[in-house]
Amino acid sequence: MSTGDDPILAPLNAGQRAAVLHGDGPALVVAGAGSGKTRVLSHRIAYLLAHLNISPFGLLAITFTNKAAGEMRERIGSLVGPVAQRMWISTFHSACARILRSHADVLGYPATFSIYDQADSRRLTRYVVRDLDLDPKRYNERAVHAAISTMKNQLRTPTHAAELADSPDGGGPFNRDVARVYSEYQKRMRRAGAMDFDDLLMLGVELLTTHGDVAEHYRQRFSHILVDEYQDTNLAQVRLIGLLSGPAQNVFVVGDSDQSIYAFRGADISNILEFGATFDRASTYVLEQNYRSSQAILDTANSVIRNNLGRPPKNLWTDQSGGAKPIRYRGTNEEDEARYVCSELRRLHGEGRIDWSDAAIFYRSNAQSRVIEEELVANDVPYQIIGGTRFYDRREIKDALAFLRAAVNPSDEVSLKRVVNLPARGIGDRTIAKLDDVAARGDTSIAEVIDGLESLGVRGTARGGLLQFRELMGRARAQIPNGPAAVLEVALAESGYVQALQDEGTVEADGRLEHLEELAGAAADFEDCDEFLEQVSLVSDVDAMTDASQVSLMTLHSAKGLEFDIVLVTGMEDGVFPHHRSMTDPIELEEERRLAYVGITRARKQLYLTHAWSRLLHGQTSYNPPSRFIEEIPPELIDDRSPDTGRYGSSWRPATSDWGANRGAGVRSDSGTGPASEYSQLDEAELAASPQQRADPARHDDSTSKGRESRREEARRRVAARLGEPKPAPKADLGYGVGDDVLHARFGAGVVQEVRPDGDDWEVTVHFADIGTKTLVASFADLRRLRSSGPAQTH
DNA sequence: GAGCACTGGAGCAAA
DNA sequence: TCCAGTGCTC
Repeated sequence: MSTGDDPILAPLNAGQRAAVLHGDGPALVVAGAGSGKTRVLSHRIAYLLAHLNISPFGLLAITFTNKAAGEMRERIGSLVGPVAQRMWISTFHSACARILRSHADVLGYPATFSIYDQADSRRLTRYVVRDLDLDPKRYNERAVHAAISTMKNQLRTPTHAAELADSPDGGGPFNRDVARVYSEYQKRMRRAGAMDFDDLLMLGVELLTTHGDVAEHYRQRFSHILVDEYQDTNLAQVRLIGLLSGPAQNVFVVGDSDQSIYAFRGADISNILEFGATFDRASTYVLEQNYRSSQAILDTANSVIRNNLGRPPKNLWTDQSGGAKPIRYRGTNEEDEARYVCSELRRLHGEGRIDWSDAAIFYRSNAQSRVIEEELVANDVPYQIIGGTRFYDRREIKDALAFLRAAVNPSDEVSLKRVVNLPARGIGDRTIAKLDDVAARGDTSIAEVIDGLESLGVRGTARGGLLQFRELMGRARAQIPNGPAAVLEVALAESGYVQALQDEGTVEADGRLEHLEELAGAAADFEDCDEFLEQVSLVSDVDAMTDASQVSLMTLHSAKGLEFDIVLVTGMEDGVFPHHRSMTDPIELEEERRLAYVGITRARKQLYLTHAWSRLLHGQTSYNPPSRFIEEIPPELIDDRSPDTGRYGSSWRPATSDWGANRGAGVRSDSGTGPASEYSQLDEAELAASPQQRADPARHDDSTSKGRESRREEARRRVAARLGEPKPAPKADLGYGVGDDVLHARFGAGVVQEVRPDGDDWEVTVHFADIGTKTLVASFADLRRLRSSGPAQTH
């Protein structure tokens, strides 16, 4: 076939083209990071439409986020024109929601079923635990709901779960109780006409398994199924693909086992590794040329990921040789790290080398974003946060949506309970409990109990409140034909919710009112309430991302599938990343490593890996060694810009090699701290300073001007005001305290973790670079303080 | 009995 | 930070 000027085939390399031209039957495209897998997917679709004349209605394309779906639709549109608008391109969850809306009745759900997010699901879990008289401490909703979620992802029904829990090796009473909660939870979900995220998949499978006619309908319809990010599918999703694909098995999947990072929500990496076993006669195409990153970045990525065992060999290469080495920086603490990140961004921007939108800052968990945010605010760097507390997680937004859901689906227990006393109208816990009780006995919903209120022994304020609420919801419901904006308007205005916020008159309340207006604006774009609710329930974090000129902040998980010129991965410390909960399990640790690989491979031109000597997280200061993932990168691949490089190594080990060789002698003179022998000298001036001053990291920075200094100080102050001033480390009478670097004659350098009084003496716990943590008696140990935690002093 | 203010505990990633 | 639980007041 001549491909010379075909816009669909011409831009592809040989490997990509082979995949796009794949014939019938299942195909797996193993696509390394940056190898153009989205391109293959969209060109494959364009090829099916334009060259093979497949109907756009015959295609089902699954992407990982709605944003990715929109982008793919656009790309296909540019290749084949407006037919792209009519294709099913969506996430698994959206596709299932759509199918289930049409057939919910056969499963005993209303077509207007509510979709519960995690918070709603946990709330219901809590109700169930309480109602089953289980100890809410032992059976905390978080853990119990996570267990239920896992079972659902493995397509385990409540009956199945109960049988398993009863079997001899079923895990004892705890699992039996969890199985009970699961069963009751599922009953309540059905009674509430609600599905959680896992239900969308599990009930989708159930629908297609138990109703052959429905399955046949979709099999007839979809001649081709295409799936992106296949390495992150779970059992339910693979089953869905199997059920939706007819005997032809035209299943075309794309993925990279090295980027599988969602095991915690049921994703199973073996789905991609054993694709051939699930779908016979599968063809495999391998894409190894990376078009995104420089050689320096790829080398870094490869040096990390090769530490994972049992991965299929892969040889990612690029013809963009060279490139800037990844930069490593170790901050004094998390604020110093944030300052560095911010100052680098300002420098690059100031030199005209980047637009703000070219850069992204990644972190392992959302809690890490705040410090960085403060610093960006203080320095007028525009940014957007992806994820974290999403717009739709805000209280007032959840309240408003609960009003809407309760109007659309009166059975919805969680939503109704949320708004029944909003704003306060005298309906307290006792009244709710009474309604609950009546509902449970009659196996009906609370809404129906309220409908029959007159026959109940509820009187006084509660009775009045319930009558008022019933009337309110009646009026709201009457607006459903007029669309979600109308329902929200009536519910929020006539309930007095808006009035209550206005009366409050605080800045915070004003903010909430603004959010509600924003929500009303979004709702006005929809005519159908269900459609609107589904939309807002299934938006992903990255869906909200804009391409405005802003630096993007997000978790490493959210970063999957994105790319930036400049990527800064922060918090590269053992215990933070890899997360401490993952460090003891080799399987989980490998997943963390894949997450590191994902982060690194997002960068096109310049990668930064930063970490901090000490970190205040969750109200606790910890001293984490540099991430093992950093240590896995050969030193010669990295440009270490840590202020005290060469002191005793990049980590807690004494420097054994001249790994700063690429920067030559500049390493030391840059830091401006003099030769190594001085490091062990006690700094009298510093000892004399107050703990407060000593704890002040701003002083440690030796490269800043006065102006920036004061801005930093300002930012630091505000952070401190919000967190409560960090407690200065107790100095005992030892000349060193928690957080200080100390030297032991035999054990070498270490960091003091804890100091406890021990009679007349002190017991000191020290983490040593070479031998790990030891607890010593101070008078025998003869520890000598090296310096305070942090780079050298400037005065 | 309902509603408020305060305290204490826990905290990973997300459709 | 957020959340739930608790004690106090009306």
